[in-house]
Amino acid sequence: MLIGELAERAGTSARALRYYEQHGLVRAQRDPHGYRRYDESELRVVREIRTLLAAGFGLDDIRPFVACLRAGNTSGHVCPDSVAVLRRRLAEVGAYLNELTDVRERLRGQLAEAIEQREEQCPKIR
Amino acid sequence: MLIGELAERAGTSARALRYYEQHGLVRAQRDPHGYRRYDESELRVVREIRTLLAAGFGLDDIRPFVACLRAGNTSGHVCPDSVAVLRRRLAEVGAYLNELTDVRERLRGQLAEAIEQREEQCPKIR
DNA sequence: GGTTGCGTTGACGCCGGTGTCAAGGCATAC
DNA sequence: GTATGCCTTGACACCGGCGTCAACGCAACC
Repeated sequence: MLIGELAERAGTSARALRYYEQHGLVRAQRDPHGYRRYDESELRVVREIRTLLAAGFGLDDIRPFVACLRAGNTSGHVCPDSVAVLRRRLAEVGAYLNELTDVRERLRGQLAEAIEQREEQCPKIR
Repeated sequence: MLIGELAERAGTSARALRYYEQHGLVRAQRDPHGYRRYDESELRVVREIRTLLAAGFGLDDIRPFVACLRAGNTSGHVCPDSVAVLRRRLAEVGAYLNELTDVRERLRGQLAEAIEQREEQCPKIR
């Protein structure tokens, strides 16, 4: 499988795949022309990467998941290192959720206040 | 008031203040030496900027709030333009909260699965 | 006259995952 | 031969809110 095919099948770009390789996440053989050749198993790896990126992990965080997959596990998140990252990210997401919730409440308050004030200026139009 | 004093009183840096000015948010007079001179009212402006930045607004979004303050309002969020931005940001925050919540649930699921699988491998140690 | 301390402008760095362009190689099909 | 289409490496651009450094000016104090 060439890089273009892998990219399309994984729903990403050749550029991204080279970037992942550069950061030690994806592996490729080279054919006589210097083209990257991927076997089927890399498709799972790339999909794992994409899923985790979408969940807000950075490439460094994703490394243990890929290693876990390569070690023969059916999913990348069952190994101790992955679990540690998972826990950390879960805590981060939780904290950020709390922050965002606070922000939302403040925004709601300001919006309500603004509307209230406008009604004071134009009272009883009915 | 010089830039250093304003920065300290507003809890930010001189660099940031110059940046805000460059983007049309903060205004300064110049004294004979070319130093920026701020009057007291700029302190409120800068504090408004900081608060909104902390709530995830970009500098462009903050502009109407500053204009609202300059127009003599006691708070920056009571003007129509500010309210529009407020609504938009509120929607964004809501959407992001939903996304993050989904992410959290998936992470929780994976964590639970990983722990479950580990127990299968080391059953009944007691 | 020198040090210290405030200010000035300009410009590069950062973070992270890409898009995109340049300049090239090799192959297949016409 | 040449047009097309895959691939290669390398490098710059992006976003946004600054940090930070350079090189400088002016003032006050010793």
